[in-house]
Order: sequence, then C-alpha cells, then structure tokens
Amino acid sequence: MRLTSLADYAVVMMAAAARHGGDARLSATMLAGETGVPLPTAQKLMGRLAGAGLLTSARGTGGGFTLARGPEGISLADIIEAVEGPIAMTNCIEGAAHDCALEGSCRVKPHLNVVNGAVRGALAGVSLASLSGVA
Amino acid sequence: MRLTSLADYAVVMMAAAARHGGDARLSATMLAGETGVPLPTAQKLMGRLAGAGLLTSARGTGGGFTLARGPEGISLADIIEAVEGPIAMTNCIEGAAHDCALEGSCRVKPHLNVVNGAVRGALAGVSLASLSGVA
DNA sequence: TGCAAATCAGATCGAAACAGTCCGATTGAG
DNA sequence: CTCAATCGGACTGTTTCGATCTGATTTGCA
Repeated sequence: MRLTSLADYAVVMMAAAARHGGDARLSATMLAGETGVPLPTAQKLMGRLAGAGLLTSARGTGGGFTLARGPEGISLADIIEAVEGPIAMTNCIEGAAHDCALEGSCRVKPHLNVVNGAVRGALAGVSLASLSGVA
Repeated sequence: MRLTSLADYAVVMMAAAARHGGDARLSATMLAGETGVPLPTAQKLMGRLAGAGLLTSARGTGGGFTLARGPEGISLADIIEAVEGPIAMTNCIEGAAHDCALEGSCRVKPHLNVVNGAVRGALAGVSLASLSGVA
C-alpha cells in the first residue's frame, strides 16, 4: 500500500517540469540537478515516462523532453501507472491473471473491485497542475 | 500501488473468520483449509494479526483465535496496516523518516498528504462486515 | 564535409524486501 | 504424568526494486 521510490521521484520530477512551462526544453541532467534525484535514475525515469506517452523525447545535442499534454491533462494515476504498471490492488483484478486459489467462490473480490475503483479515482482526480501550483 | 499477497490473503482470511461468527474458535489450520492459503503462511498471518490486536490468541490444545472486535469495528485499513505496516504512500509522510533530498523546498509534499488521506479514508470506510456479507 | 559534444535508450549488476518453510515453546486433554 | 495440538519466532530462497554503466543517435561547429 505504498508507491515505490521510482514513482515518488517521477511525481516530483514531473511537477518540476510543469513549473518550467509547458513547452520548455527539459534535459534529464537539468531536472536531476533540480530535484536531487540521482542522474542515472532520472534518465531511466524520463525514458519510461516518454515511453508511456506522458513526455515527448528529442535526441541529439539540443534534444530533451517536453510535456506531451498540458499539466491539467496529466493525473497522478497517469504518472504512477507509467512507472509502476497498472493500478490494481490485487492480482485478481487486472485482466487475465487468475491464479487465486478461490477463483469463483471468493466473496471478497467484488467488494475489492469497488475499493480499487475508489482508490484509483482519488489518484486520477489530482492533476499535475494542482500538484505544481501552475494554473 | 498494490498491496502485497500477504495482505490479500489476510483480507480473505479475516472475511472467512467473520462468516464463522464473532465468538467461534478459529484455528489457523481450519482457516487455511477454507481459504486455500498455505498453512505455514496462514500461521504467520494469524500471528501478525493477533499481534496487531485484531485477533485474540489462545495457546494449547483447545486454543485458537477469535475476533477481538466485532466485524463492524474492523476496517480494511486495519488489516492492511497490521500486515504491511502503516499506510503511507511516500516515506516523507510517516513520522520521523526524513531522507528526502528536497526536504523543505518540496512543493509536492503537502498535496501528497491530502492524497494519502483520501486513499486511507477509502480503505478505512470499508468494514469487515460489509466484506463478508455478515450484518 | 568530418568531428565532437550532448543527449536518449537499452542492458547489466547489486541489494533489499517479500513469500514461504521449518522448528521450538506453551497449553490443555487423557 | 505423558501426549497431542496449537501458537510463536527464526531461517532461507526468490523475486522485484533501485542504481549504475555502456552503447546508439542526433545536432552543432570547425
């Protein structure tokens, strides 16, 4: 019931990126220096966020990253899912994986689906704009 | 953003225990057989739940476990905290641990406190009674 | 046109926590 | 008094996480 350090770092870095304005050039080196995240880890995170479609990447000397959408269109759930994978409290929720020993007589599962939706809603309701203080 | 298998098992076992009535004798062996959780793991879980005060334990031949409170007074948050430790999304929330590199200029932290409260509230609002179907 | 600096991207390695198992301590029954 | 049944804590293997290092790609400049 705790998000990993990687996801934590990602949230902080995305908030820092949002404070730089929507169309600024953002290198992993710069953001690492601002946030205190170790540079190699920051590189790995930026790459994963770009792969998830939250950032657009440009290679080369003048390259860097840019926010793919506006800060209002990126939620906490988006960032967490990009780094940690889909938000599912139990492994009997996310699609096909059904290795639970109960698997049908489980009377708890339907209730957990409701709880999972509530948690995910709480995370999806927080936008990057509100986190960074940028309108 | 996912609870561990141990916590998942604990929820299922507690729900099964609630269905047996509030004052029934519950051995780890019996609950393991009902829920499909491996017996040694079930023993470990029951011990941890008892240590957290959710169950009262009795040793010896006729011993076993009993729900410490009524099923209405036990929430999902209680069970998860008993197994996984305190519910805190980031390590900068739970009390004394302050090893974040930002530590003061972090503009994200206050917002995360709000989010953390929302998630915890969603979990604390679900009682064991509603999970097990027992009124 | 060729070189070089800067940047992203993938692969690799070590460490911590998790999940599971086993054995000892304690209690009640026969 | 002996034995069986149960809880309690300690141990080990495995998986995932976290961090680091090296290679591929692009632009700017001489």
